[in-house]
Order: sequence, then structure tokens, then C-alpha cells
Amino acid sequence: MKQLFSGLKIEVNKNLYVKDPESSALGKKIVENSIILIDKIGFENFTFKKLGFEIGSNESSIYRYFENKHKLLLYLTSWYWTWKEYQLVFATSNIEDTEKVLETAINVLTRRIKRDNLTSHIDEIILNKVVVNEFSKSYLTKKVAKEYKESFFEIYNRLILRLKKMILAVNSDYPYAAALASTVLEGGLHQHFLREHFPSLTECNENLSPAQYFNNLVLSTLKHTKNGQKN
Amino acid sequence: MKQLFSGLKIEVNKNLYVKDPESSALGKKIVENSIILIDKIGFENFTFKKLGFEIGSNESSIYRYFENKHKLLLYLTSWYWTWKEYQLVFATSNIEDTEKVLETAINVLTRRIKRDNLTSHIDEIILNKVVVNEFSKSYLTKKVAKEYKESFFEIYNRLILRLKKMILAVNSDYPYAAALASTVLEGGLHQHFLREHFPSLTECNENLSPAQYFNNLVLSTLKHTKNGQKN
DNA sequence: CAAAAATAATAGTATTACTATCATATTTGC
DNA sequence: GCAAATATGATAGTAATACTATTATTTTTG
Repeated sequence: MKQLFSGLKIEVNKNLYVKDPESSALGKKIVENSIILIDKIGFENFTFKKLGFEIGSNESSIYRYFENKHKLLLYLTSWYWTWKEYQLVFATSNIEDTEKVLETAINVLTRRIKRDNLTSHIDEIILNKVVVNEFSKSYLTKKVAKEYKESFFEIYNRLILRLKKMILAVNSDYPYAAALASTVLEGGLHQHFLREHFPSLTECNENLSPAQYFNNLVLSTLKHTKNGQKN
Repeated sequence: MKQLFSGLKIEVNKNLYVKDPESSALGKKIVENSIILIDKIGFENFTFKKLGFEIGSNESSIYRYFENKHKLLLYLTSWYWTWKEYQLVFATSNIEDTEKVLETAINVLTRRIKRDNLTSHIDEIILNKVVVNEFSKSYLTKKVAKEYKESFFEIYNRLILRLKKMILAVNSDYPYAAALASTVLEGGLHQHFLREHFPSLTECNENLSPAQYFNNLVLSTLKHTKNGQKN
């Protein structure tokens, strides 16, 4: 897919930051390099002090943008899912055939990332790696319930519900549309992880993308469960 | 399913512990209460000091059993998957029909846990909650490659490959058997998480189990992809 | 150019994730 | 039953983490 809305600003939940990182050069540097550093050393080993060192800035300055590293991770992943939502809406607009819409959606959501020139400071390829490796950690916490109420996972939820609708458009009788949509999103990340680290646990590789697997899975299931029949 | 091999000891990779926790009363207490405490406060907030306080023991004593809390988590999840593997093998033995075998396997691997009297000190229901919430964190680290080589994920891998074989037994033409098997295992945990925390993202609930969803998904896909046809 | 705002530097706190040492129980082998 | 071995407990100490607070220095802008 070509570059879409050049210069368009991706907006995330304002409660995820103390000061909007898009509002200053330092803020952008923090976001840009946090992605690179988290990818490099992993979220557990990532600290604001190390990031400060990387960007030649002070720990205390980073705290003025993000309350803590958990909020920063939520910011980064929200940004990612918002970006994906833009791609999804753009790629599926003006397609008539519901099956083609669904296929396109699955492609957008599970294929390998290509760099987009939407924003100069965020490297979407590296951000995707961060999402694959760290996104689960943003919700597998004791704070989920509270943060869910604060809408910190709103975009991700909305994305799944969009996909759910597309699934139902193909087969309105299918009884597990939300479950299937969430399987595609979560499983999409997981298959990329497996390909990289446990290659014997998936057929996905350089030549066979998770998108192909999920397209086959979703479409065959929907066709088979047509008209109320199960199995 | 009824209790199976009463008194059978579940063995996990010896490199996951310094001293076998099954070899002493304190060791069993550590395992028993670590499950309860991790479930209660979450893995991030869990420390050996807090666990020591809970069991009226000293932090330093716990370090004599486990190198660190990450290894303890690997121990607990390995125990869990070994226990699941026993159940799987037991439940599917002596079934002739390959479809029935697969259906039974999916049930065992994705259904809600029932307490098993296999070991007195481990509460499998709570351990299952820990696995749902924390298992991903055991492999989403920068140490995966190294720990994979040390066979710390061996049982989990083997379980997926067992399921893969069962999938291929139903349909040897299906080209994504490993990917589908890993989707069932990982997705099984994820659907339980969604049901609990993001209920709008899944149809699974008290009455509709993830097992039903995955059985429908897997069997309809395998039937539809029969004889080499895709989609 | 002064005032305001942003950033940097420094210091300090409680907690974490350990390691090391020594003291005290408990077990076991003769 | 007792000594030796082993297990456990208590204490102390270290470097790093995850912050907060304060003050100093730049940079921006009206």
C-alpha cells in the first residue's frame, strides 16, 4: 500500500501522556528512541535513565512527558493500533464485495509491516517488532480493569469490533465473530513471534505469511458454518 | 475427567530450579504459595521477599530453590503444560476416530480447569489463572533464544507438535497444521483472558466455552480445506 | 530584553534483586 | 543419643530501579 494521509497526526488518548510528545522536538526524540531502545534491550530492561542517556537528555525530562514506562508502552501501542486502523479503513473503502473486504482487512492486520512515511520520527517496522514482543505486557497486568475504564485500550477494541463486523458481513450466522476477530489480531502478532523464535511451531516463514494462514482459516470457517450449521 | 495417575510426580526440566522444590516441605510451600501470590498481586509485583513473608520463611531460603522469579515462573508453567500433556495423552488414548481424538484434545487444552487431586499442594485452578495471565511473559523476553536452547519450553513445544499430528491425522492436506495448533493453545489462553477482562471482544462466557469455539474453528477449517483445496 | 517555559542537574527515598556470611535448627548416620 | 551434615533463618550489604523534589540553566516568546 502506498503512503496515505501524509502529515496526518495520529492522536492517542490524552491521559496516556503528561505532555504531548508530538508538541516538541524532545518529545519526538523520546518516542523515536524509546521504540529503538525497547526493541534493542526489551521492555523489562528498558528504563528512562537509559533512554535519557541514549538521547543525551535527562531522566527527569522524560518524566515530564510520561508518567512511567508502562504509560509510554500504552502510548506506543495505541499509536500503532491507530495507525493500523487508518490503514484498514483506507484499504477497505470502496470495495463492494464483503469477502474481498474481509480478505483485505486480514491482510492489512496480519501482514509484515512496510515502512510508511506518515511520520518522520517513528519507524513502523521497529514499532511493529515492539508490538509483537511487548503488547501483551501492556494488558496482562493487575491494572487492566482500571485502565480499560480509562479507555486505554479503546482503539484496539474498536479495531477488533470493526473486524467482527466485516466477518458478520460475510456470514451473519457465524456465532463467534468477536472471538475470531480477536484471534486474528492476537494470533497475527503471535505467528510473527513464532516465525522468529519457535519456527517449528508454525508454517509461517519468509514465503508463507501469517496473512495467508489467517485468510484461509477465516474464510474456510465462515463458508463452512454458513446458514446456521455448526461443524 | 476423573483423577488420573494419583501420586504421579510431574517432572520438569532440572535446570529450572537450584534445589528440587518437590524434595522438601519448604519447597512445596514455596511452589504452592507462589502460585497463590502471583495470582493475587501479579508477576510484576511479586517478589521473593513478599513470598517469604507469606510463608513465614526467609527470602534467602527461597533463593536456595529458585535462581530468580523468572525461573520460578518457567517452573510453574512447565509444570502446568506437563500436567496438561498427561491429561491429553490419557483422554485421547484408545479413541479410534481421528476427528474424535482431535475434538477431545481441543477440549482438554482449552476448556475451563477442574481441580485435580494429582498433587496436594498445587491448586490447578489458580495455576491456570497464572498461566493465562503470565505465561506470555515467560517467553516474551530477550532470553528466549538462549532458554529455548536450554529446553525450557520443551514441553509446550511438544504439546503443540502433538496437536499438530492430530490435526494432520484428520486432514493430511492441511498446510498450516503447526500454526493452527499453536493458535489453539495460545488462543485458548487468550479467550479465557478476554472473557474475564474484555468481554465485548469474545462470545465466550459462562455458557459458551473457548473449547466450543475452537472445535468449530478447527473442524470446519479442516473439512473445508480437504483434498488440497484452499478456501 | 525580561518573563515564562522548558530542560538539565543534582539529590534523595523506598524498593528490588540479588550475594555473602553467620547463626541456628533439623535431619541423618553411626 | 550424639556428632556431623544439611537445611533454614537472620542480618547486612550492593547496585539498580522507579520514582519525587528542588534548583539551576537554557531556550522561547511576547
